[in-house]
Amino acid sequence: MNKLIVILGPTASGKTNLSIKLALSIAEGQRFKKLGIKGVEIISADSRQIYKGMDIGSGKITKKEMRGIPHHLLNVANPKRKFTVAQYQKLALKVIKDIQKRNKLPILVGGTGFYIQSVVDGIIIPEVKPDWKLRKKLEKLSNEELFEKLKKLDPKRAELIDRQNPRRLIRALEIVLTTKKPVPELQRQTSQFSVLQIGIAKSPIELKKLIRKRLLNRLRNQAMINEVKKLHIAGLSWKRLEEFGLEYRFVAQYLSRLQNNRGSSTKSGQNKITYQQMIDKIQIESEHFAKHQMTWFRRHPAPEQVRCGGSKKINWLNNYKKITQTIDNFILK
RNA sequence: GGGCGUGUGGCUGAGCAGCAAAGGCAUCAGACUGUAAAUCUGACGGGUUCUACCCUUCGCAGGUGCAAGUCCUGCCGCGCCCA
Repeated sequence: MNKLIVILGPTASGKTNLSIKLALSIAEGQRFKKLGIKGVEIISADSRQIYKGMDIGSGKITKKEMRGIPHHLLNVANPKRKFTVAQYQKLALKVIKDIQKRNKLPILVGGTGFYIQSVVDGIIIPEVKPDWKLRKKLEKLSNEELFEKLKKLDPKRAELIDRQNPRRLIRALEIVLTTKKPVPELQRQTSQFSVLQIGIAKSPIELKKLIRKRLLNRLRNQAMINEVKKLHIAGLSWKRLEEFGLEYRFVAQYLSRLQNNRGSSTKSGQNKITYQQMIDKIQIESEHFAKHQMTWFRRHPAPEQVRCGGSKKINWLNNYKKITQTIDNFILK
């Protein structure tokens, strides 16, 4: 059996809840047992839940909420270090295959489109590890300089690249400079799995409300604040915390302000905000994030993937019954 | 009542007499080959024959100028100070 179910959707759409509900119902379903499915395991596809210590802000499921369903790829990375898609892809593929080998059904749950794509589409990521020294050097160059450099070394890649995005330019150069070869054309490994993708459909208005509710909940009893404080004390700089975005970014901005105010001289250059500004920022940025996620999902899988694979398109559904029916059809087929 | 100041697009905020009017925010759309909650882009007064043209805008009403958001007068709203 090489079936894989994917549950995806924008932030606050209720992926975690749904996944547990589904997992329990599948695990207990007699019909599935007859097919030899011995259970369900969940793999997270979330670029923040992957890190240890980032729980509340990332909306990580608790042990209790798991209801005995095994979960993978939570807390496997140290937030001090940068974790990347390529690492995720390797881990995820391994775990999924392992689950399948044990005759269990893997459910991939998350909102990080790129991570999901890396396993569903099986994109082949160039085997060039980030070279932070090189990157630091390249970061000093302007976009134009980076682009000219790339154009000279790999005109083909230069043609398609976003010439205003330093991160893309630097990575392309990194590949070219370390392999001495042009950036390989994007390839996908053809279907390793039989995939069913389910997207949780929510209107923007619903989503806004859900985000609001969730945010207030996270802030209750200082929970969110304490988590970020703890991370900072554990050695994560404010700058590093800002990189994580949303809750982590704005709570860090808020906290660093408090810290600076205590000292007589205020350090300049840091973003500093009040508690209310923090709340507003997290809210609005989360809404942006949800939209951003939807833009990604809208074009994944790419049309040519749908054409040849057929099964990879995302089924956008909004009620539980339809979802279970779709899953039944997929599994029993 | 007197003095000073202020009124700009959904908000904020620039604006030299030649601007459909900087920037920021919000909004909308999009990119995405090892940071993806990251990083980056475009549109954003209205209309069309849309690399160009037309129309309507800068509290309101007049005035001066070839030309006014930009100068002058009056009115209205807001702010601070004196009373």
